[in-house]
Amino acid sequence: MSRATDKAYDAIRNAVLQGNFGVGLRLKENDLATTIGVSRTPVREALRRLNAEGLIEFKSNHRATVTQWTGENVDDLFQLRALLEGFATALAAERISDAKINELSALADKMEQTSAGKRPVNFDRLSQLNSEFHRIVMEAAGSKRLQTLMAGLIEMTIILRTYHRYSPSELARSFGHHRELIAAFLAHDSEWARSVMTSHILAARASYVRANNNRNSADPKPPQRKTRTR
Amino acid sequence: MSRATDKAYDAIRNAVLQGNFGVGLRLKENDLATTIGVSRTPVREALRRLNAEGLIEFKSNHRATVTQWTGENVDDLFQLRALLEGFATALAAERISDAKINELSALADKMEQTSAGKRPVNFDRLSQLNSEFHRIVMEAAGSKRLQTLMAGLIEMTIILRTYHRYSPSELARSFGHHRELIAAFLAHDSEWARSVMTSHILAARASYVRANNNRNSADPKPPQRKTRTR
DNA sequence: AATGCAATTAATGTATACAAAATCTCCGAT
DNA sequence: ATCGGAGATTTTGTATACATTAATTGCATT
Repeated sequence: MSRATDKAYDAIRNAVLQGNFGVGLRLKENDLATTIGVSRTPVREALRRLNAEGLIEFKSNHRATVTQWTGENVDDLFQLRALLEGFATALAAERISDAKINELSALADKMEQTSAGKRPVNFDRLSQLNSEFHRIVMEAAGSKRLQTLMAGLIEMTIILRTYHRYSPSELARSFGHHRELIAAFLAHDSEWARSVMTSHILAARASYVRANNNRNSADPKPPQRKTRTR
Repeated sequence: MSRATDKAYDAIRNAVLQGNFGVGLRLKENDLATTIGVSRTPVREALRRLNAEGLIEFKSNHRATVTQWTGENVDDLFQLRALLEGFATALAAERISDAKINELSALADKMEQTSAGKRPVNFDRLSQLNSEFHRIVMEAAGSKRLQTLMAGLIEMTIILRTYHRYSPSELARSFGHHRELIAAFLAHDSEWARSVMTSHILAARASYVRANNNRNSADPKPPQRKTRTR
């Protein structure tokens, strides 16, 4: 796409993913424009794009804010991601090339090396490599539409920093999933691949719930799966 | 949202859904702007929004065109829709209110009355009622994110005019699905509901495939209208 | 002090002017 | 006649000015 719009998009997106804006904080077009060094027009386009991806929301007063991931929504969204990414992975298993499988394998190597015996573990790097892993899988599915649908859902887990909360055993399990997925790809077994990916995401969801409960242990609010009363 | 942008969005979206632009045709911002009666700015925003929903695509040369639904893609997308809408329907079964179930029931009545013994069947009206039915179900799922993800996929089937190709027996089956879905909602049985919805979409896919094969064998070129908005 | 309301300020929405890029045209070389 | 390419033209990208709407301030009233 165009230069200024991309610049604005990248800048805002990175800032959001790194948590540089407090949730609920108002993102003013003028401030963003001057900070990034472009005019308001490309900033506006970038905000709309990010809104479409779900990273940014517009309140009724037309103000843009970083999306707030509330407990109940997060649960729905993890399920949704498991479903969609499972489907995409099944497609990928049929279509992926050997070269791409090798790339995945190399990424799995790097991730294991990154965490092997290191203390503290470099979670930022791990999270980055993990994103790359998932990106390649999505790409292999060969559906542009599916990719755009997934984009926002994957980014959600980055914002929530789920990877940063993995215990050593959870990390090991995650690495195991990567290896098993590569095996399923090598066999071009779509149901196997789908199943592994679904496990991978649902395990991440469980980790998120656990880590979140611990953090909120002082808070008397239990995780609720609620139905609505309207 | 804002007045001019909404006006542009509605105008372009309706024109696309009614097939007033030939597929692959270039949508020029200036023409659209003068036709609709606003400036280019809101037209641009509308185009980006429609692009995010999948109705419009930008080619590498930055030109906007109506999305072309090619055979293989359509197949993926029907599967995707079956998956997503099935999931949404399962959520809806847990959360839907009695009032909404009554609305669905009323819609099912209207659809059956619309087609009962009439010749020719008013497919436009049917398709519209059917869209409303699905919209209510999606709303009942209570996930705004899920709704926006689905929007484009549902609109795809409108563009493809799948409903217009239903045979009498296929129509009857479709009505049966609606009734069964309402029963599943009354029982708040999410798996039943999901299953019915999945059947409903996959049946639509099969109809599309069948109708498409027939059409291609008889008439190699689909009828294309070229009109303009307003 | 708290409240309501008008005036002010600030933010977003829209139009328009200009810049950059893509497309088209037309002419000359082969 | 075909091809290539230098301008001309059209179209999109960006900046900016102006319009509209939301938020804030500060004063008057109670």
